[in-house]
Amino acid sequence: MNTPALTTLTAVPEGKVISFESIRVACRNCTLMTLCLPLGLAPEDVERLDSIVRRNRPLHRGDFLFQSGDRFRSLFVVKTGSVKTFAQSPEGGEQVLGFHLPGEIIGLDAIDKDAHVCSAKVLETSAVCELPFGRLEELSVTIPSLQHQMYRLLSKEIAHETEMLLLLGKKSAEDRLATFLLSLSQRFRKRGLSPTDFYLSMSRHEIGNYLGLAVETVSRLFTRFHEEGLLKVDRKHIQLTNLDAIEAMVIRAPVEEFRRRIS
Amino acid sequence: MNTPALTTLTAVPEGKVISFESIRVACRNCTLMTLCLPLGLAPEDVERLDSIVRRNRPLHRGDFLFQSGDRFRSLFVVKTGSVKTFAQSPEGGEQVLGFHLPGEIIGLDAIDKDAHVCSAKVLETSAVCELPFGRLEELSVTIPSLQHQMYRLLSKEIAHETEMLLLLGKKSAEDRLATFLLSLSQRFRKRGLSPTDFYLSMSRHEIGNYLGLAVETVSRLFTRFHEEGLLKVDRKHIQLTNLDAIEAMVIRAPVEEFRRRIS
DNA sequence: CGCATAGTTGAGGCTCCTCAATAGCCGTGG
DNA sequence: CCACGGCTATTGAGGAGCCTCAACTATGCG
Repeated sequence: MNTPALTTLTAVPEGKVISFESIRVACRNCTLMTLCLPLGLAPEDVERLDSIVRRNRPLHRGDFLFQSGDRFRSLFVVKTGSVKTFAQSPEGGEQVLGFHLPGEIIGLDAIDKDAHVCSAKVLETSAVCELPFGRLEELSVTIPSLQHQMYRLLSKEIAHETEMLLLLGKKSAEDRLATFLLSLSQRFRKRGLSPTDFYLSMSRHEIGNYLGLAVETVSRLFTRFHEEGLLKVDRKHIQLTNLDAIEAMVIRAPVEEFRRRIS
Repeated sequence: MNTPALTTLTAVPEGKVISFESIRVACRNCTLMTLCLPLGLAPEDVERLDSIVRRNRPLHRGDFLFQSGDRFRSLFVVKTGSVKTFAQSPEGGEQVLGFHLPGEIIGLDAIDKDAHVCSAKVLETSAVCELPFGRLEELSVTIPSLQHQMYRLLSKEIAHETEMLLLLGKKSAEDRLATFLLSLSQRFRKRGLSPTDFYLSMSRHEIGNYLGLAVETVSRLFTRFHEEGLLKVDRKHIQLTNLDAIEAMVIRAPVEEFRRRIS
């Protein structure tokens, strides 16, 4: 079941000899990074949690983690790369629900019905950990702090969705794209990656779908942001040259909204 | 702490003599209805859960269950009446996050930060149960099935928010109001109330705020739905005279959307 | 009865979508 | 090597939907 942990070693020079122990440690550390940051457990419990994690081999663009309707077995944690989740209609169209970056957990919405209610597709070559949920539940019975962290994790997801709800319900196209870029920036920063210089693994089409905007609108906004000096954009490569201004847009937006809606 | 359970007896004729036992049982049953439906526990565990529930005296329009920033202590379950949750800006404006009907739980988004991230205000005279979360967590350590139900509850909330996300991101004003009305209808039905004949406890302003629409748009839509024979509306009193047509609108909407967004 | 608030209705404008055409990128194959 | 088709992204013109502003009506409360 547990595939050996080569998934974390893409940066290792070819031909270099590596001990089995060093692989195990590297993988452990990677798992620690991605799981324990959100879960915040004590070291000895991390050990026990680690023992139930499955490390699958790397996935490639277009691979599915799961599809809507699949029986729910595991949560997934992105280690490297990115994954999109989406709901799909019988006709083959889709609605993007989220983009998931390293350290983020996928599948929390499937616990209730014991079946996945959306699909998860890999956007670029990615490493993903699998957490069998049954095992996780068993473990959380014996580790109260794990249980507490699970509650927090689920609660955080709810609070996050609430923010998205505000975004889509109230904000202009401009604010939506700014919020999206700022969110990416902050999530990259949290993972030690550059918050101002990154590649978008998703298409303009997917961004528009996610934000409730037409592709053309997204494209025009990128152009306008570029002209206004907020960022440099070359196809999928983004450089945020004026992060403050983008933050200001996002912060300011709700204030204006609220001013109009005084009851 | 535990206020006597007169909250559930509003229908009892004045002057009628009631034994203490009958009050206790009535209240227990009410709690059972509201809590165990979503939680789905075994009877003996329900007993234990019931023992930690606080039954507060009835609340009135404008009362707060909690305000944004308050320390998180308890979840709340609406027994009768209705409650709205909203985020507010320093300027005093607000953004409605949800309307909560009998049987529904409030406060799940506060677990993560151990503080409330939104405020909850009572819309009409309401009875609300309080579940001290610390006690609930302790209990869920000793009752694995309660833990499982808690996970399900939180997961269900995430899935629900996801649906709202689709609603606000993609649907027309017409579809939003139809979805809103259908949601109310289904939730009333689930609680044994009429799914086609009910009073709105919230203002047009609050509905518009919730759905991301201007008050005027909401008003115009009610008029149009009335003209089209979908419903009868007299101020806050709503009668859905063609529930099928409303369902058809909601179902059909995503299909058209998806057709346009084929990748 | 008068004021404040909630709700309705109309006119006009802005934002964003739709449709359509063009330009860039990439793999395939001549 | 370039040609070609397919796909993604960009840009422009026009239009639909919803918001804004404003006036008016209805309701409730002192």
